[in-house]
Amino acid sequence: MKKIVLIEDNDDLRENTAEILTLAGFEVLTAPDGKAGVELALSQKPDLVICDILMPVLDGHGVLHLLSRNPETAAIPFIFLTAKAERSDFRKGMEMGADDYLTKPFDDIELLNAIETRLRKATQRNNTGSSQETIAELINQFPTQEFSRKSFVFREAQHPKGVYYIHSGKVKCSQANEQGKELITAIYDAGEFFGITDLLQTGPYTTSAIAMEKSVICLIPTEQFLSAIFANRELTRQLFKEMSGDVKSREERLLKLAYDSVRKRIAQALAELAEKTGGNSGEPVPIVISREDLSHLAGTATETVIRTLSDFKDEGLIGLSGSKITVFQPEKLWKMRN
Amino acid sequence: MKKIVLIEDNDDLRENTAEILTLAGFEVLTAPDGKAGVELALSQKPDLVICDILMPVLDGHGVLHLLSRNPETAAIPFIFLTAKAERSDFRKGMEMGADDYLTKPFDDIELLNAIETRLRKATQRNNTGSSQETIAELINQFPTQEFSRKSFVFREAQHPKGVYYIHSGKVKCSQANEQGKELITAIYDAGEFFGITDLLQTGPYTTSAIAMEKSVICLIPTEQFLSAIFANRELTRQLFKEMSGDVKSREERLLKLAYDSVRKRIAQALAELAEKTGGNSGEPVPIVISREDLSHLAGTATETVIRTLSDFKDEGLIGLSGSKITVFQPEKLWKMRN
DNA sequence: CGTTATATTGAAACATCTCAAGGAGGGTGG
DNA sequence: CCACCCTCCTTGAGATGTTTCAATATAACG
Repeated sequence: MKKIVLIEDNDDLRENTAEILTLAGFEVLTAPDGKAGVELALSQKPDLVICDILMPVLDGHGVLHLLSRNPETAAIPFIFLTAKAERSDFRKGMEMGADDYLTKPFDDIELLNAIETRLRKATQRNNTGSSQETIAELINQFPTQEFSRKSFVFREAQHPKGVYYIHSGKVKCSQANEQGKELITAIYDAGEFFGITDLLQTGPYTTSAIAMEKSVICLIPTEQFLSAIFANRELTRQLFKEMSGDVKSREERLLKLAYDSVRKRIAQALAELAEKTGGNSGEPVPIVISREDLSHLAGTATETVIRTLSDFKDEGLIGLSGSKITVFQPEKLWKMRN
Repeated sequence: MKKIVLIEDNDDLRENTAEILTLAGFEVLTAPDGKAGVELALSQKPDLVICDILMPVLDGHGVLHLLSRNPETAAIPFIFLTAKAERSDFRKGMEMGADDYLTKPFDDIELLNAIETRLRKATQRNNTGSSQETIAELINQFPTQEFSRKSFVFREAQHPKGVYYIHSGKVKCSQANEQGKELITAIYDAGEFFGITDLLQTGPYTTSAIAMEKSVICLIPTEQFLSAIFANRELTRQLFKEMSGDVKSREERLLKLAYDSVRKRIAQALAELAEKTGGNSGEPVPIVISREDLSHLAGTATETVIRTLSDFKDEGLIGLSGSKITVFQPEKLWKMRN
C-alpha cells in the first residue's frame, strides 16, 4: 500500500482530503504544519508528499526545500496544493522542484489523477518493468549460438564482449597455472549467466569457458547488460547477492583446498554435483562427469580421483559404470571425515 | 554538455528558442513536428525534451505518450511549451506525465529555470551527490570503536548488523574448518570496507574478523548502507567492480592452493603483503606478520612457513629479524618456480 | 626479570603425485 | 561384423613434499 504524507493547515480540508485518499486505498499520514510535515516525511519515507503553500511555522516552499536537500527524501514526488493560482506562484513552485501544482478548488478526480501520475512516474524510474520480464526480454533479444561438447565459449586472454547466458547445456569455467594444470572454478547450467566477473574487471579473460555438452548460448553485449543492470534496481540487488554468493562459495573451497584431504574434497565435489543435478530428493542421483574434470574440480590428480572413487564404491556410497557416477548417499559424502 | 530536444512547429519560435538554449550552453536538437521529434528523441536519448502541444502530424500529447511507453526514454524530463493556458489543458498535460508546463508567452528566464530545475532533479535521482562525498558522509555519520590487537570485530555465527569501515588499523578475516584449522581469506587496511559479502547473503557470518593491530573501526548499519548503494549509481559501479575483483582474487588463490608448492604459495603471500604495504617502489619493504598468520594465509603449517622463510633468507630474497620480515626482491618472489 | 608467546630445528609418518603400463568401452571404416 | 583406433579408466610402485610431534631457543611483554 502506497504511503502519502499530507501537509495542510486547514483542518476541514486536511480531514476531507485524507478521507478521499484513504478511500482510494492509500495509507495517509497528515500534518497540520510544515515543521511537523517535514518530520513526518523524514521518519516515514512516504511514496508521495502533498503540501499546502501558505502555512504557519514553516511554509510549503520551506518544506520542499528541506526535503529536497535530504538525499533520503529528495526523490519522493512532491505535489503542491494551494490557493495561490497566479502564474508567478505556479512558476515559483515548479522551479523549486515540485512535481505538480494543484490549485484550489480542485475536484477529487484531479487530485487522484495527479497522484497516480506521479506515483507511476516514480515507479517507472526505479524499475523499468519487473525483473523477470527484463531478463527474459534481454536474453531473447540476442541471437543464440550452438557450442559442441569440448568447444571453447571463450578463452583466457581474449577480451570480453559481454555476458553469456545458457539457454541449454552446461559450461565449465577453468583456469590453468603455468604448468598447465587446470582448476575448474565454476560449472554453470541452463538458465545461468556467466562471464560477469571478467566483464566488470578491466582487461582480458583470466578464465576459459568450455561447453561440457552440446549447449545453446547467447551473448549479451556489455553495453546492454550494464544499462539493464542500472535501469533495474531489482536486477542490481539480485546480481549483488549472486556475486557475494560467488565470493562465499570460493572462500569455502579455499578452506577445503587448504586443509582437507583429497578424499574429503572429492566427496564434497560429488555431493555438490549431485545437489545441482538432482536436488535433495533423497533418490540416487546419476552424474556424468569425466574423472579428469572431477580431478580439476577437486584440485587433485586424475589417478587419485579414480582410487578414491573406487574406495567410495567399496563403501557403498556411490555406484560406478564408466563415466557415470551414481550418488547413493549424498549426506554421507557431505559429512565425510578426513 | 546536456542535450535537449526541442519540438515546435512554429519556425520563428523554434529558431529563437534554440538560439537561447544554445547560448545557455546546451546542445540543442530541433524537430518541426511530433513524428520527427519522437524519432530524434529515440535515437539521441537527450537529457530533456521540450515540446509544443498543438502541432501537425503528431501532437505533443502523442509525443509524450510514445516517449513514456519506451523504457529508454520514459525517464527523460519532459516539458510542455504551449499557448493552451486553460486550467484543464494544464491538468491534462500534467496527468499525462509531463514534468513541467510552460505557457506562451514565456520569458527566457522562466524557460531556463524550468530546464535547470528538471535537469537537477533528474541528476539527483540517479546520483545523490558525488561518490566520494557520499562515502565520506556515510562513514562520518557513525560512531567509531577501538579494537585492540587480537580482538574480534565479529565472530563466525553472529548475525551481521552492517558493514564495517576501517579508519585506522588492519583486520584479518578468517574461516576455520572442523578441525579448527584457520585460513585467512582477506586482509583489510585503513580506508577499506569489510563484511559486505556476509551482509548481502542471508544468515550469520561464516567468517570471523580479528584486528591485527590496534584499529579504529565504525559500523554502518545495513539499512543505511544499502540505501546509500542504491541511491548512488557510481557507488553501485564501484561495489560491483570490487566484488568481481574479490571473486577473481579468490579464484587465483584457489588455483595456487590446488597446484602450487608451499614454497610458491608463501612467496606469493609475501609478495602480496609487500605490495599492499609498500607499493611498487623497488625499496625493501618491512612486513610485520606472525609466522602463524602467514601460515594461515598460505594454507600450510607454521613450521613449514619457518623452514621456507629461512630458505628465502639463505637465497637473499628476504631478511629476518623476529616477527619482522623484510622483502628485498618482490619480483623474484612473484616469479618463484616450484 | 620472570613469564608467556612466538620462533626454530630435527626426524619420522603420511598423503598425494608421478610415471608407466595395461584394460575397457564406444565409435568408425573396411 | 570385426578389427582398429582413440579416449577414458584402472592399477601398481616408487618418489616427493608436507605435516606432525616433540624438544629447544629466542623474542616480547608487563
